[in-house]
Order: sequence, then structure tokens, then C-alpha cells
Amino acid sequence: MDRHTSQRIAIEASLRTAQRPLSPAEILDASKPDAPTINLATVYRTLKRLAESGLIRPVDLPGEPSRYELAGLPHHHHFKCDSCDRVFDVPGKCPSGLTDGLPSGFRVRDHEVVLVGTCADCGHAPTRPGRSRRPRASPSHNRGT
Amino acid sequence: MDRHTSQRIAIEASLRTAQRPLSPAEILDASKPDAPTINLATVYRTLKRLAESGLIRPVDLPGEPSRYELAGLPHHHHFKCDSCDRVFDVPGKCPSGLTDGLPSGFRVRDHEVVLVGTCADCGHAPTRPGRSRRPRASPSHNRGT
DNA sequence: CTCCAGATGCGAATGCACTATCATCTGCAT
DNA sequence: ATGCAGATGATAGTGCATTCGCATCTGGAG
Repeated sequence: MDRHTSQRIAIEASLRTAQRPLSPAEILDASKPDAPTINLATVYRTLKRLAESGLIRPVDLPGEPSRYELAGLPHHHHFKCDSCDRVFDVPGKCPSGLTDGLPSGFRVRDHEVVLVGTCADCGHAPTRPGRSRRPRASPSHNRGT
Repeated sequence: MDRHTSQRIAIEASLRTAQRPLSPAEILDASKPDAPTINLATVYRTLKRLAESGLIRPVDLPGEPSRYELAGLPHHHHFKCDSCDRVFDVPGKCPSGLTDGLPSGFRVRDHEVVLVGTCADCGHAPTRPGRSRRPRASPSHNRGT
């Protein structure tokens, strides 16, 4: 149960190349050149298996469906561009003082830091062509949970 | 278009009393004592209007549907309890160094910090009765530091 | 007290991310 | 080169949060 199909190879290559967390739809697009017949269902199936095997890891941002990145990267945070909806890695180290002010009895197991703004590309040009803004119109589900 | 119905009063009271972000379902429960016939659709409708009027504000956490809290609170972060799924305010001030390591050209408009762990209540007792764990089975959210 | 614009309750409907089904295809062990 | 377990593609189906449609109800101006 681990064949090297062109689809799986393309998916892994997309994630390795992107250097940033990709959504299933982005992975689908990025994989099409190498695996033209690839299907969204296959992307989901493959991501699930890669995640279970520990090769990749889900990246969840508020109000967004899961993206995926290679596991084993050094600890980092994420930057979400308002304009093109892409998510980038922020290599900065963990800020201290995160848990200041926490009432006693609360135990922190993990933390998430997300920066939001405009990326370098979008800061220059008003809109960034070639990258589809995903249609997340509704202000509500921002789930994320 | 702004009547003081028992439902709206109950919803506002719930949010004012809770001192923490509430999900629509939590608001429904919290409002029932004051407005026994209240309905989820009404909760959503009312939240939408309160948010538009600027009285409340959505709080979005990774992998979670929107919660709501009073707008105009001083800046704070949030703590999500793994065990009871409640979200608490963390009054701590903003850690510095958040934007260290950001590539040039990136402009930060906002940031989100979420702490995850177990709250004081859940740290004492294994499970907290009276608070339903919402059934979010999805394996997506588990990120490593 | 009356009346009606606006609010509510209820159930059905929508939108979206994701999964199941199943017939067909294909790595790869033999 | 062959056969088949496992993978894929196409599409229908799920589950969940949120919204719609509409008949009924009600706050509050008059």
C-alpha cells in the first residue's frame, strides 16, 4: 500500500517545491503538469495517507480549510496574505511572554501564531495574477474552529 | 429594525456575562433560561446584526466555527481548552519579536495568537460535566509546536 | 389599545470541505 | 511479461455550519 504513482510523486513534489503550506486545491493545480488526470479525491486520499505516515502535516489557520506542509521543518509560524490568500512560512523564532497573564491552573500544550497582511508580491501590484483568490466571501466561517 | 426582543436581550446578556467567546450553540444554551423558545436561526440572525452594528466581533480559531465576543475589549489573545472545548480570554499583552524573520516586502496588518492546552477546570477533574464537548472528530487539528 | 414592520420559530435548503463507491487502471512482485 | 492488490477518476453522498422561506408572533409608535 504505497505505490509510487505519478499522482503521488507529483503531490509530494508540489509540497517539497512550494516551500509553503498548500491547500488541496493548490496541490491539485500544482500537480497537474506532472499528472494531468489527477483528481481532487486523489489529492485528499494521498494527503491523508502522507499525513498518517508522518511525512506531511496539516496547517490550520482561522477560518480556513487545512493546508499541508512537509513535516519535520524547524518550528516556525505562518503569514497569511489577505490579497492572494497564500500562506507563507515565517522562520522567526518563538516570541517569549506568550503565556504571561494566563490564570493559574491553565496548562499550555501548544501555541499558534499567525500573522496577517499583504505579501511582497501583493504589496507591489494591486492584484496578483496567476494566483486565484479562493472565493471565501463569507465573513463567518473562519473556522476553523 | 432593532427591537428589544427577549431573544436579543438574552443573547446580549449571555455574551456580556460569559467573559469569553461563545459559539452559536453555546449562546443558544445560555439564552434558553431567559428566552425558552429561542432558536438557532435566531441566534445566527442576531449575531449577524450585532456584528454588523459593531457591538460584537467574531473570534475565529483554527479548525473551529466562529465564536463571538463583545467588541471593544482591550487587545487580548485566546486560550482553547482541549478537553472542554471552551475558549478563554488571555489578558496578557502582546509578545514582541512576532515579526522577526519576516521577509522584506511583507506588511503585517494583524496577528493572532492562540494558546492550546487544558483549562483550570479540566486540569482538576478528568472531564468537565455540564459542558458538552463538541463533536469535532476531524483529525486535522494537531500541530506540533 | 391597535396595528404592522420587523422579529421569530421551524423545517427545508444551501454551500462547502471532505469521503465513499465502484468500475477501471497500473505499479511492481513474481 | 503477467496478474492482481492497491491506486485512481468520476461522481454521488455526508456532515456540518449557516441561511432561507414563510407563516406566525410581538415590540412599540401612534
